[in-house]
Amino acid sequence: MDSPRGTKRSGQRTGQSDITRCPECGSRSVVEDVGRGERVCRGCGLVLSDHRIDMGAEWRAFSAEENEARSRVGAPLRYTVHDKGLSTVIDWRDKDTAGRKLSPTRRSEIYRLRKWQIRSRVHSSVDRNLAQAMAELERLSSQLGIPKPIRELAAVLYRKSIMKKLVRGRSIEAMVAATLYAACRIRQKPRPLDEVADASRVDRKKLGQCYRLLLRSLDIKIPLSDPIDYVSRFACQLSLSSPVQLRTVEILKRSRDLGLTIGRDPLGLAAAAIYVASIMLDERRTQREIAEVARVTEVTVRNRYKEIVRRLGIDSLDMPREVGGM
DNA sequence: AAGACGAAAGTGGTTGA
DNA sequence: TCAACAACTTTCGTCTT
Repeated sequence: MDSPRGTKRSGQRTGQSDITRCPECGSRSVVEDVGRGERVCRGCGLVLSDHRIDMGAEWRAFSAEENEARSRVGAPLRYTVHDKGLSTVIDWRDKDTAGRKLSPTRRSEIYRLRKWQIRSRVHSSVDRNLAQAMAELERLSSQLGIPKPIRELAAVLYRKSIMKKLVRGRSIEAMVAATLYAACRIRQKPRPLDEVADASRVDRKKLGQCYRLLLRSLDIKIPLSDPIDYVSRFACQLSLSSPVQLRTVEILKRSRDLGLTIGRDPLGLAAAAIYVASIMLDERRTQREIAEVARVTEVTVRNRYKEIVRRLGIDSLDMPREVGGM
């Protein structure tokens, strides 16, 4: 406060740190004086701000290893670990940090501590639930090949639903599957409900119920699932080339513009569009094959693709004849 | 024989009274 | 809670390649 430096200190102790031009003399020579914790204009000597906090470490390191060794922080917070990876663990060895044996009194003390620590950590009902749920989440998402960020999101959702007491009376597995399904949809990487249901030991119906509950109670806004989001996965499973994918997306966009997509199962739409594109680009797959990966029936593929062909006016080439009637 | 087609009946979910 | 409804599924016989 009583600092003598920067005689021209004036009212502008601006909080914004992104000023590079000096408001006094207009020169661009504002510099950061880390040693003093000040920002000073080299041109006129005005102190723009002082008593700045140095956010860096207080130690110095001269090599990468040293940097590693001195760092006191660990891995980032992980929501998929039930205690976020933060809880302290009391070692099971009866030695102190120097490796000496503990005195008998100390030993029994540690024993007691350990016991209570374990009880409080894993055995409170919420934590026990979480521990189990996170294990299930890990199992399920690795089986489905769900990437980390989405798992973390699912874990966050699960925590929220525990807070809201949604899990009570429902199976942990069902709730976990529902959060995972929701997380995938939020991140625009939807998986078919059936696929998630198959991978977990929850039937489709239960899963759907939990999912809807989740939406209502946590009031999450989930973008309507877009058939386009499925295209790359399906195309990949059918080993179709990228031109086919592009054409499929194009078809879906045009269908959407024509209002063909409202109220229709996105899976069926994606399947039908892929079918059409695969024929157009001469990489034909059977309705059966496509229906299988999209988890709809051939009939649905057929109905959708008929509509698409009719409405988009794709009656060209080797498309089977189509009748004008309705 | 496999794939495509379409009719008819059945199913699960949504909506509105 | 129930009926009506739209979309989808199942099933099956026929046609096409």
